Amino acid sequence: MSSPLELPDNTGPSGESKPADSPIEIYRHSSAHLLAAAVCELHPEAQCGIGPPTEEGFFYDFLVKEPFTPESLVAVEKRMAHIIKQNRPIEKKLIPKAEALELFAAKGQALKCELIREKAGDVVQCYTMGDFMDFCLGPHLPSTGKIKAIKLLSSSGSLWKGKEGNPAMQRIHGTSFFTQEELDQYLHRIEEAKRRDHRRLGRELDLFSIADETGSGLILWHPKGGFIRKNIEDFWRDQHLAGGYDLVYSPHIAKIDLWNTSGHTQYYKANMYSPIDIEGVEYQLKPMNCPFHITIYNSKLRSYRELPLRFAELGTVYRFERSGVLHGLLRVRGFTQDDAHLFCRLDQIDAEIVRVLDFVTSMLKAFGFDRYDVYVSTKPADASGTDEQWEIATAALKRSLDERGLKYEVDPGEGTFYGPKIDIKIKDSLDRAWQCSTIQVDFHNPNRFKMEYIGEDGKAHQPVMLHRALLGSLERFFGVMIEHYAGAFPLWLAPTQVVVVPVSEVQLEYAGKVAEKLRDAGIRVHLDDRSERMGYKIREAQSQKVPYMFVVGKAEAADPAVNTVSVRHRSAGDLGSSTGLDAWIHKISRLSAERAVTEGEVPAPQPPAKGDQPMASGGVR
RNA sequence: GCCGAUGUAGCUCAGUGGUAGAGCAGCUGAUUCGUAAUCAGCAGGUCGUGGGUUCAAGUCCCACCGUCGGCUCCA
Repeated sequence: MSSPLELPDNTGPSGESKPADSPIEIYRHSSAHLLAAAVCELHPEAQCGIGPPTEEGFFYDFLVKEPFTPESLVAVEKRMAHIIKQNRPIEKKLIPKAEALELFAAKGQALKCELIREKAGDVVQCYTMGDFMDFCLGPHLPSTGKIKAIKLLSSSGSLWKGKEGNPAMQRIHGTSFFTQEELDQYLHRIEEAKRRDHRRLGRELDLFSIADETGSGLILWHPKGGFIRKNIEDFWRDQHLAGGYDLVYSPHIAKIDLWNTSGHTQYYKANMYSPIDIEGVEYQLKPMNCPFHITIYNSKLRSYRELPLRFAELGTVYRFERSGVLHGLLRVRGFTQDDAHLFCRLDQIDAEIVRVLDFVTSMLKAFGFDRYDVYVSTKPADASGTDEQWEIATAALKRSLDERGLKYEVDPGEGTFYGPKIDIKIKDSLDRAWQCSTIQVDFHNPNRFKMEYIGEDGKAHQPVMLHRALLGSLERFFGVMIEHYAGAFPLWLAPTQVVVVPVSEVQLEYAGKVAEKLRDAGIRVHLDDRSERMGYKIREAQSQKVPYMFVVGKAEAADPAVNTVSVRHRSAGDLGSSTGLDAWIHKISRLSAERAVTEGEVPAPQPPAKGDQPMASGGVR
């Protein structure tokens, strides 16, 4: 993106230079001012809050009597266009504090006065845009005419300074770009995201639902979603067994004493449900799986020879989430973690972390994700353990990331109560990041649970523990997958892989034989034998995102060997008529077994294999 | 939880105080069709739930429930 701003004035009120904003941030910051100017001119009673640029645009908070309506936003947009056309200069003003306070008070901007009192020095830096003035460090564009493409997106509630109890404000979100083309692209991307919304696709493809009768944040997996989950789980288990893990299972509730020992009742209370009374003893619905795996570890005396021990479980946990944050499959109250706990000696943790990193990346790749953002989260305010332990653990995580050449950012204070963690946010096809994988070091629980192993020296030692989830939770991962693939799952996951469509009733028998051959080859096939037109059946198979449609009509049904079909692929369309069924069966079986994830799965048409006719090999991957 | 919006058939939605509607999906029948919607008929609703106002409430008022968008991000 090219910037219309050549030399931004980055200096603050005392002449110091502030960290440089990127050109688009400056542009959007000025866009936010433009919004505020328009709002103030249309609603003179409005008080301005803050208005920063954001990742994808900007917002501005206003204290107004009446919330904004879509119509009033249109009016604001119109006013903004007017101000752009006027090409008002945006000018920096340095004003003595007392005078600034008077100026803003005269404009009825009590919130700005509050900010000035809190943040400004003796000299207050402001930017003007005609009569509109804002307390602001800038920098800004030289004039409003530089803003070429801007759009208001929504309005919503927010709280002054984001604090509960503070006055409720109205936030207007918008975005702006250097060119109209970029804005159009962005708006198109929003539409595309809507089209891929997993809640909508979940209903349309009959994958899952959430029912009022069962409760918010609790997922009902329908047969098709359940089938995909089964495939994911089977693959996951196979990979874990091959990767040196043991599979374990644990119950959904446990005596509250277990959670007292682990410290969950102390540190994690806010996310836990109320205890359940069972014959006078309190039981707790599990928010995590770790105490169970630890208890399995502790069930007998362990030797250093056994370590590292790796216990894996698809464990369903329940966590309290405030009603307002629930969101489809992505934020729920009951979910199944693809969890594992590794128990090892202190000198083994680097190798184990690296091993997990390799496992994560290969697992994500298998599902079509190979781009991610990596974060290392450090000690939070309310944490267990000594600074020294945290330092050792954090350093181990960073070392392993360095060893694998994975770039990361530090997320200060975002670790769990028992240790620091690596979070991996996967990027989907629309470039959105989703928090799924996590790797956490834990010195806390081995101590709490008095875990031991007998070392070479014959003495008891305390193991170190790693928590990790690769996919995160099956619910969230499924939601991300739905959006990533827009519901068009890779062949190996698709509930139905092929729909056989007879052109007319006359070919029903032949179509049945084709379906049987596919079924015998282990391909998930559905014969659409309804009394409908072919176009109707194709349309339905398309909207259900079935990878392949095998169309059989008069021409195909003439083949006594039942080896001729016409093939249509959900994204490539018609792949030609009268091609060889056996070759397709072979191809689909192979792509499915290979768990191919890209549309490279689309093979070129081939003639049917008939004795003297040579098999074409072109186009076969 | 808080702010705002919203809740009518399985889905998408119309219905601004006076007899609950459409399209799609479903069911029945006719049709047998060459790459994204064949035709006809039938059925489908305690208008989120509970109160209230009114001669009369899907519609107005109140409460509750659910859903959607937002609630860290320097002036």
